[in-house]
Amino acid sequence: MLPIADLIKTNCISFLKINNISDEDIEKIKFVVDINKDIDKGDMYSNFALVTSKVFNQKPIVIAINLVEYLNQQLDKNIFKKIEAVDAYVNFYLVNNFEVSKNTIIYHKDFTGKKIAYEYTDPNPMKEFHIGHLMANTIGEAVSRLGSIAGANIKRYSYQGDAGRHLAVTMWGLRFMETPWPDADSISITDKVKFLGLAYVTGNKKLAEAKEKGEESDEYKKVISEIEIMNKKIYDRSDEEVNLLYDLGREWSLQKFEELYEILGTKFDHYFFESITAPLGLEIVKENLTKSDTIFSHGDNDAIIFKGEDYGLHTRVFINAKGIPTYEAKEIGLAKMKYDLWNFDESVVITANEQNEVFKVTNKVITMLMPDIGSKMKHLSHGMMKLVGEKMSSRTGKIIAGDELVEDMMSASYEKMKDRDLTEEEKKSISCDVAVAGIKFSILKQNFRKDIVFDKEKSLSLEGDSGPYIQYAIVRINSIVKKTEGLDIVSGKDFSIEGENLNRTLWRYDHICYKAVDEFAPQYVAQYLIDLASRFNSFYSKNKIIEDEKVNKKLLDLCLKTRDILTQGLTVLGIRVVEKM
RNA sequence: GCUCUUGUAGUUCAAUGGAUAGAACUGCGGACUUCUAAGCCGUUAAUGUUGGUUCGAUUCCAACCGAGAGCACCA
Repeated sequence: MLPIADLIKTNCISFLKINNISDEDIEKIKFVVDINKDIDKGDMYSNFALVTSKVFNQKPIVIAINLVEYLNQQLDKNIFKKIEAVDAYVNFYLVNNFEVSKNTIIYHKDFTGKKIAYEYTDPNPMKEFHIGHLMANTIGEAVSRLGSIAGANIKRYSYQGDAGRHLAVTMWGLRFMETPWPDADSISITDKVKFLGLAYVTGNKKLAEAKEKGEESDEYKKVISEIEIMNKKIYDRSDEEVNLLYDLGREWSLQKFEELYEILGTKFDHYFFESITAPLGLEIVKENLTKSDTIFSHGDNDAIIFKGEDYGLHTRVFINAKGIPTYEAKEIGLAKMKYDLWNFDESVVITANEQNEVFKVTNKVITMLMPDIGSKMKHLSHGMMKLVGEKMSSRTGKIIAGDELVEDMMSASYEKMKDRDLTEEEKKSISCDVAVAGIKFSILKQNFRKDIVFDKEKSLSLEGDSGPYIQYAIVRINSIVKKTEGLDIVSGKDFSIEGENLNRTLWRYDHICYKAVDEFAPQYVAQYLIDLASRFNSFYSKNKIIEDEKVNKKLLDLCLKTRDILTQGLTVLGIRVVEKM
């Protein structure tokens, strides 16, 4: 709770006490002190009177009027300009001489001083980095930055699946490719990675075709067997030719990911790989198996399973019939490795919600095997990225590649800037940052727990509630500031209504950030920034900061404060600010 | 079939146990000899259905209808 809301709450509770309300009743009362959505009704409001109507046995409006009288005596007039009772609500108007701090830190008890590890993005080498990964990366970056402004000591990790059956499918799929293995120097990394993605899709297609003939058909059995053999070859590195192609393909993919992280503005502290977590996970599971009170058991085909049903969860395979550890066993290894690397106080893993059930199982198992690690694991899941109603699937190739989307957005942005007086280099760099802002903001402006329907055409328009809209407000301020250089500064007249509202909106930033931190909800910050930028644009259209070659100091200060908050806000969301556009 | 998530303007999203359910896009209509029009101003339009709890439900609960995800050797 932030100072002002806290101050109001404390005084409301004093009001209850002097009215002889019992401590038990006070305990039960849950009233709200929050920002007023409608700025015309004040800066903050409380529903105190509505909630306490019963214990006072009075009409809410009577309580509200009494409370206002009391608060007017108690609260500092230098902070509270006006307190009034309207329709049983109590509204607070603040003096609003708010000073912008350069780097807002919101101290939050769940974060301050804690070591928090964030794992997100998790693309798999030899498969395309698609907009689902973009979504996870965007959310993870914003959530980790929220942790950082809340006072936590944070690390960023990505876990990349360089072992497992998906790779076997890619490697097996190679034999059906019509184009040759693209290891010529003339071929770009992008095209090389695209080739691998296509091999994966081709492999899956062949697998699906075989499956259509029936799971008992000879063809399906043959295909499954071939893929399993390939999986084993990759796992134990027993085939030189496979090793060669695999190592090269893995390298290309990682290189491509690195390029994307640079564009997106993520810097990971460490990468974990399945090829390393797999043997460790296998070892931990096998060791537990030797114990008399082992939590694992033998399933069909001698697979090693965890019977989740005993705990209201799914039963899942940890080691498959061929003795290869699955995703589940690898998660155990990963948890141990993470903890050994950096003794975190909390480990947050961000994935799509299709993995919710698996994480319930693996977190349960980790807690049983390593209680002090398991109790610190938190799974944060986001909705799926859908393409206008359809599920995206990298298996079938029904995806939008991350880099292609960024490129398309860049062209759209570049097109808008083509007549500006900027160098070619500037245009390129700006259009890239604007493109990323557009993509990231469209993800962050909504509740990430729900699915996001992605409409590429609409996203390319770069208009309305968007990242570029906010960047544009900053650019306009930069432009004004530049024009003020060398001009006389005069103390101007009072704010117009637009200026007043803009000024009153600035103060809300800290409060919004606190809520965003508290609820892992970057969308609060995103929505706020739209509100702030929109108020700035209204202000801008009705007020002249520079008039007759003279700069109105009051208005210029307001612009500078607005720019600071917009910049801080975008930074928290992991979106870059541009100087010009 | 079982489990979980979800249903708000034509579309994509907000919000909330309580003040007139907010935006954006689209449509229609404006302003501008103006510091960047990726902008500003106005306008039409929505809580799936039926019950329940409550002083008050779009929000909580139940059922139904619709959508999505998961449910043993993929991740």
